[in-house]
Amino acid sequence: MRSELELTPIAKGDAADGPHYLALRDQIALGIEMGKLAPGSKLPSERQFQGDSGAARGTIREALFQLEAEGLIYRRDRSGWYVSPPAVTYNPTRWSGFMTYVAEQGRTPATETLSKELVSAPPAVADIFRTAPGTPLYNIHRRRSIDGRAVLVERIIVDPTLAPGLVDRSLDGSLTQILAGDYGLTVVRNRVDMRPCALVKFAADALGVKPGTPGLLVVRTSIGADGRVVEYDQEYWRHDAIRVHVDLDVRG
Amino acid sequence: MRSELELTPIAKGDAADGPHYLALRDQIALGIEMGKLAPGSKLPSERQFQGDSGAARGTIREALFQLEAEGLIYRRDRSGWYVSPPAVTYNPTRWSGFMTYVAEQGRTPATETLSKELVSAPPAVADIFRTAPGTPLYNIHRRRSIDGRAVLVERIIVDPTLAPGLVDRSLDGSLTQILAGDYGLTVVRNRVDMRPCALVKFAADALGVKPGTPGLLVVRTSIGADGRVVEYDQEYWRHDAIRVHVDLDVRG
DNA sequence: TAGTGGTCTAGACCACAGA
DNA sequence: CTGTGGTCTAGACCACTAG
Repeated sequence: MRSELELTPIAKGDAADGPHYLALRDQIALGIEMGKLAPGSKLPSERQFQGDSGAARGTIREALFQLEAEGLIYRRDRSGWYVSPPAVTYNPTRWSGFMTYVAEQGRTPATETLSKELVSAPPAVADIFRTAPGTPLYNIHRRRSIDGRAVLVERIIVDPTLAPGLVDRSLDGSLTQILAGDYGLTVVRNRVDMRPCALVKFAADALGVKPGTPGLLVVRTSIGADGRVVEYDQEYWRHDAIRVHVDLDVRG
Repeated sequence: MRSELELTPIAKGDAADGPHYLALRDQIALGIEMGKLAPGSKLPSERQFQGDSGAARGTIREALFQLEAEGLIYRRDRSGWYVSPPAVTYNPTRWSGFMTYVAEQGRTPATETLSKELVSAPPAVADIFRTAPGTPLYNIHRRRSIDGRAVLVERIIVDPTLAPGLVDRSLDGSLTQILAGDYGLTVVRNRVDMRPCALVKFAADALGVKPGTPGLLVVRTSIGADGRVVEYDQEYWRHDAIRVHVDLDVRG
């Protein structure tokens, strides 16, 4: 399969351009920006690049890692490198769920429940729910995709006394709507923590990426009118899939 | 210099532990968590690790990159690898500046002005300020540190008609306070955008890191009472230095 | 089964930090 | 100056994907 991407073989004395891997990066990035490579399309193989550029495979990979860190490309394990689709914008100030805001941005969201069970609260979690360690809590694992590409895996914890029988329902849609509509749980306060991270094993496996791939951890704590925690949610995002936007009035 | 970190030489048939570089990662991470390596302290050199573990230098480096991506360690160019200090928490809902919130967290902030000048607004920037391209605007570059370690470089744009003579002052402190105190510019709305990124050349150079090092881009747009943009600020953070916390009342 | 990326080795030379 | 990380080569074998 010939790629439409043209690579200039590496010159000899090219110190002016900086390291080879950055020159390579620039060529590939240019190809993406010029639209020669559409989002979602596959890049030539590493060995293909090797032949075209004359660089060693390690150097090629360094260029690809660079582009991956920038969010321009991603990989599917042992399948190949692909051009990243645009990121979606997540706005924690708006109380609309994933299914809604992804659709609003013209993309197709999907949710898949990986597991749901009743577990005993470990001390750290019990603390968040202001209950005793060992208290039974719902623990839900879900994977969410945009346009068929898995972008996040999440672990949700809900207090069963607030939403009895929750795990007997289908959770492949909007949990927000279920909690609000079926249980009358309205959220008055939303706490969100975000930090760049490396995807830990369980998240990496669920997303089909290499452990250590850069990611973004978003932790949401939703608090109801009575001050109780309605939902505690840890979301591990692919770093190239999300953009966070906060818009707020300044008080004090 | 002997390190206090003990490494187990890599066994032969150790497929059970996964790849060598992850086993190595685990050993080093353990050393950090156990407190054998304090924040800010230097790790053994790559060649030192090589001798201790028996792995090739490339494998060693892979383990180190992994830890870097996780935010546990960072490097100083051609100097060595160091244990990362804890991250500070940034709360965009509170209108307090860097100098304030860093100090509140028991750390020592510092600001350094790299450049300040009057420039012509490029189209994209003019659009944000709702003015014509070519309009003169203040362009300020600053570098900010925590406990002596550079953690972010920022580019701030301010409309000189709102803050005449701004660049004639010392900007090594809180710009927030200057704009509010000396110019009476109060902010009623704050827009914040965040996304993981790779540090581009100018930011990488200013922070003394390799281009492509993972980072977090925070873009803040502060809007005054009259609806005009008071300050437009792009902050490039080291990814291991920041944590974002948003706490808000849900409306609508 | 053929091709892909994932891991690993064992070298080499360079630019730069720091004493 | 010495030691550090930064870059690069030219191989090798493996685990897995996908046709």
